[in-house]
Amino acid sequence: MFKIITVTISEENYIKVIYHLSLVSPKGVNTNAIAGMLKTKASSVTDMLKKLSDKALVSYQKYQGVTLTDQGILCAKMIVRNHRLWEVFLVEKLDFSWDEVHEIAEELEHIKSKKLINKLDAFLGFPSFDPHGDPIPNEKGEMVKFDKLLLSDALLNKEYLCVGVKNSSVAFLQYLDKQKIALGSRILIKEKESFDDSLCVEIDSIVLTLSQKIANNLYVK
Amino acid sequence: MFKIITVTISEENYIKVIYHLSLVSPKGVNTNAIAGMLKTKASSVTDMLKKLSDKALVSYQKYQGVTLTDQGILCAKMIVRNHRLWEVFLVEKLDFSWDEVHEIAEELEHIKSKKLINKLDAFLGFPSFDPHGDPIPNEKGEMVKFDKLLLSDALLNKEYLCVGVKNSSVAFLQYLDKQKIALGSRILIKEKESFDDSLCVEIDSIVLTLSQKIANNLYVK
DNA sequence: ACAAATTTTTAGACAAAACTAAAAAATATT
DNA sequence: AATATTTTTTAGTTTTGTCTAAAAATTTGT
Repeated sequence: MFKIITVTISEENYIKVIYHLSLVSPKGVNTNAIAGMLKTKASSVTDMLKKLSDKALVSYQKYQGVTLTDQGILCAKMIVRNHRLWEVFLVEKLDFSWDEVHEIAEELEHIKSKKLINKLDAFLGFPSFDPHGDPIPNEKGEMVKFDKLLLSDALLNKEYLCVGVKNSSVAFLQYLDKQKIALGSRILIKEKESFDDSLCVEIDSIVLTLSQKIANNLYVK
Repeated sequence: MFKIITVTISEENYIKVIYHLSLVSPKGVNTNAIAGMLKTKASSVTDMLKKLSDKALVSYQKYQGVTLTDQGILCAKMIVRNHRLWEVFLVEKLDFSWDEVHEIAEELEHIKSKKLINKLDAFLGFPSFDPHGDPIPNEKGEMVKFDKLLLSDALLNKEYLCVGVKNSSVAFLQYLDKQKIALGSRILIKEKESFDDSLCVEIDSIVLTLSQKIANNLYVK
């Protein structure tokens, strides 16, 4: 006997945040961490966790943090899939820049039609990555997991490929555009300055200096 | 001094329904009529009309029916614009059939980004009509208004062009597909049966009989 | 014109999702 | 181990949009 569970937009936003936080703290996500991400209060989070627990989307014991159930993980992956496919659409078809799409995709990700998202996927040619280099789950929730590392952890004098961003804030993405750094750029660390952890790098044959903060938010491989 | 008014999805749905009903009863729309369209109760409608009146989107006096203000009309037209542009996208780009798109467009029409909708418009080549033959307002709310009439009001032995549907229910649209009647089909009434008001018509050189109900829901010109 | 029927509004209640303030549990400090 | 701090939960409100039931206004019928 199956129960058809309906998930509200608000519930989806919680599920999505718990999913992303779980990747960092798989043992259980803190109430406060969720509240911080959703710009809400811890007490609101507690209320919602009870509701999501009733719907079997999370497993939750008071004071013990929360994890997603298998059903919750699938739900989260479908939201992420929607979000990233819409981002590809906005950039590739509607000619948005990569720093503009996140906000709009936050709304589009909640449109409820499996058929729509699968047709969109086909229309886009079944892309594997979104404009920020993040992998797109397929209809079953499967996604490629590839070995990327932060530029700040990369080795000297070895050529890497820029493959993604950790932080996708408008300011950071616009900075990258200004410096002509894009996904696919070749990048080589010529020098590490131990005083401030800044890097002297060569990107597509242009030499420039990147701060530690930049290096901490850029993925390479 | 401008006040930035934010409109919720629920408010948008009321505005849209009032807009459509206004085309039939421009003197003022009844509370019950709105309730019927939104599948809600008259008391809920009264509550909402007060709210919309406070926001200056409708002009409302109790017991007197409601009309949209200029601001309300513009708001309604933007929702209609969104709805119809998304319908074109779904049919032309994602290969949906015309009977499937209404429901999905009901959700997509509430995505709030002027830039998105204008870029979508450009991507689609600034279409003037949606897949059901309804005109699409431009960015300023202007739309072509062309002289169509119901097939039931058309004359004998005169060739018309099928240009739109009044009722866009799934059942009706699928019936039209089955009979190979599409927008742009040539249609000529060969005989009117006065007993049941059914019509003997020739459509793209195929002869068939259409009931009064069909003739009352098909626009020609 | 007046009674009957219909429509619309008011009043009071409820569910969802948020909030504040205070209590309880867990963690950290000395 | 006892205390202090932080985190989490509970309890009680608020807002939005809905509902039911009853009252008020309008329209209809004779």
